[in-house]
Amino acid sequence: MIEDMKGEADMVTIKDVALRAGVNPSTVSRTLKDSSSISQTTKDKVRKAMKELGYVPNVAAQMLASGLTQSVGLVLPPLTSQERLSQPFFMEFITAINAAASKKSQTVSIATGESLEDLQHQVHLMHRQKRADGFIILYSEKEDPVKDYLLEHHLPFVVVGVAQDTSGAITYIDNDNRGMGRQAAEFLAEKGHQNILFVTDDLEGQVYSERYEGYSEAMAELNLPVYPSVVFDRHRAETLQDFMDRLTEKQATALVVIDDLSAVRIIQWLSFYQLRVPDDLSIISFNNSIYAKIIHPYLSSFDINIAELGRKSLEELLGLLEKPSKESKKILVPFHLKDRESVIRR
Amino acid sequence: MIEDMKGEADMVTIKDVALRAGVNPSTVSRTLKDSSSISQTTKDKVRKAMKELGYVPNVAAQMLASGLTQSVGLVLPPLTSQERLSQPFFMEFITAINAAASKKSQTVSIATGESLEDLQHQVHLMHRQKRADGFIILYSEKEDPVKDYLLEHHLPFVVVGVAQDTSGAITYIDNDNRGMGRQAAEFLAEKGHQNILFVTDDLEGQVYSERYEGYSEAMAELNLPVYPSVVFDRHRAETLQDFMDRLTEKQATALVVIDDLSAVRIIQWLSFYQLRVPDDLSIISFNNSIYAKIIHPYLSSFDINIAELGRKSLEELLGLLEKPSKESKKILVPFHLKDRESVIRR
DNA sequence: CTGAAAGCGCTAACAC
DNA sequence: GTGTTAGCGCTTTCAG
Repeated sequence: MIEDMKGEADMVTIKDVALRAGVNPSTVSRTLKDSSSISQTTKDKVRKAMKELGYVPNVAAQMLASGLTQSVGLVLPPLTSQERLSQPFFMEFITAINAAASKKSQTVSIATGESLEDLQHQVHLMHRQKRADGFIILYSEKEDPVKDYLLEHHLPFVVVGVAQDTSGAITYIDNDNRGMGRQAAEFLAEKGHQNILFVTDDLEGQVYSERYEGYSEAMAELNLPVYPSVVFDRHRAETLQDFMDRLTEKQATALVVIDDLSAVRIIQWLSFYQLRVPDDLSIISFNNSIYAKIIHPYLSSFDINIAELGRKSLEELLGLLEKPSKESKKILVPFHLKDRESVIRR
Repeated sequence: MIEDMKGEADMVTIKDVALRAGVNPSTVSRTLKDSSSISQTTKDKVRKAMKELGYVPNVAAQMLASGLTQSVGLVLPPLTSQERLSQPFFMEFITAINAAASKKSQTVSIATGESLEDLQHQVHLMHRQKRADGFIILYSEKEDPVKDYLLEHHLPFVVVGVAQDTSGAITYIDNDNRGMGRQAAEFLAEKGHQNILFVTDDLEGQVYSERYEGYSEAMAELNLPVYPSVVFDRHRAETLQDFMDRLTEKQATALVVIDDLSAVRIIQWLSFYQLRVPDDLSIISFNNSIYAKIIHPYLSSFDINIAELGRKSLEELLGLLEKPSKESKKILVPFHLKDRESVIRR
């Protein structure tokens, strides 16, 4: 598999290759970059020598000489709670981006911290120490020192999340949350549901807003009643009772729930009241995470295509690295509904 | 917060600092390493200049000159399933090790792959490209090309997981699985349980073996019946039925379950048979992950102290980096039982 | 199309 | 204690 040739041929340099191929080091360097100004014959010769010697470029030297690190910084959101960290999203994204990066011979360095200030500091260091050429921010907040810092220093970056600030010439990669909201409503309507409630744990989230908007639009178009969102937040006891009240008041037969984890908790909660999903109440949720497959009924949930999200963000960032753009850009990654057991025809 | 002084003082080098402090670049370099052969006064002078200029060392240059990368490679296990990736353990470990590393001004590079061969290749690259001085392997398998590669090339590394190969002068950092198994049994016994079953989803796992051993030992010492493990694997339908049979046959009142996720699934399964936890059956499980707090009853579960696991592995690796050791070493990280609602007195 | 040569920013002997 | 001086391995003008 890995060429190791005879024993410890450690630290083969460009010079060794040059010597063996009978060319100048600079020619080897150019071959490495597949420069168009090197003849095919020479390239072949050089590549052969590289292979024979098991040559691997020393990135430190490349960085120093070129000023490029060939690596991207991945900024995770502030890790407030264990719960946030436990969201499968992040690991999936990390592995996706890692895979994409290694295909482009880039590496990924991860910045984590407990606060936005922490993160800003990390990013500052990564930049100044030359550990990353550009950044991918894995969250989107209105007031974000990290974003400000990057903007101010003209460092290329993309944001994975809802576009907050379309003025700033920022590239956003996001799911089509509005589209999912629409489809959730349409899907349930098609199954004969009419009184459909939208449930979230937090009214502030941008992701929530977009999904709710999509739901409202679709409901209106279908001539079905559009209700305000109902909040289900296990940390606020009053919302739990209120949730039940709204359910009966509206005679809801289906719920659109902001994410799988909330859906699981809601199913639990409903069971205290002898309400069964999907028999008494259908539920559709978002993310198609492991939580969707943990509890019975398995959840019908929107797959948000994390791998594609990762691929696209890297692609966009690399694009920016090549030629910085002054334009704002918003990219939507397609989703698809994974229908399982939590929705039934009414 | 971050010193930026006047505008874009970008790329301040050691020379600029030297100039400003009126010393030689090498003196600056030594101050950076806090070398003992520089007088305190000069250090102060130099540090002042660094601060004023907002100097940040260029790691690429440091690497090239010193041959050290100041960064560690973190090797995740092959990502076979979404489920494996979704284990909160990995994210928690990543953040823990990141925090620990940044305190020691080290960075963490992550290697992921779909197979052990993939990973070996990644590790090879990381090494040859000089992206990591040493490695932390986040899994432990008997036949592991990654381990072999590292061993063969005399690269420092530590393994987080069960010691498989005590011959190889490898450092292992692990939880005290046997201790947890013991305590699980003792805890349940103390609560008046006698017929206690150990449940796992996989008889092959080393972690399982150790925990089961601990359980058996303790049970024997307590003069309680030691039963063979019972398998509950949702992918193998026959185990599910068998599981129920064993439960009634042994008249079990308590279960020790290999991890939180399995426990959640088991609770679900039991509810089909109108069996309630903890009223009909107490359950104690391992990992204290988010899954322990997702379902009612909240699970009594062993906290395996991931942060400490991360800290210790980094510490050990850095130790090896300073002076390679030819001795095998096994480090146990303490645990503690987080008692919640899934166990009651009988 | 290829070679020569000057660094990139820092470290590490070796002097003094 | 501090300065001098070679590089580390690679990129990149500039010649030819």
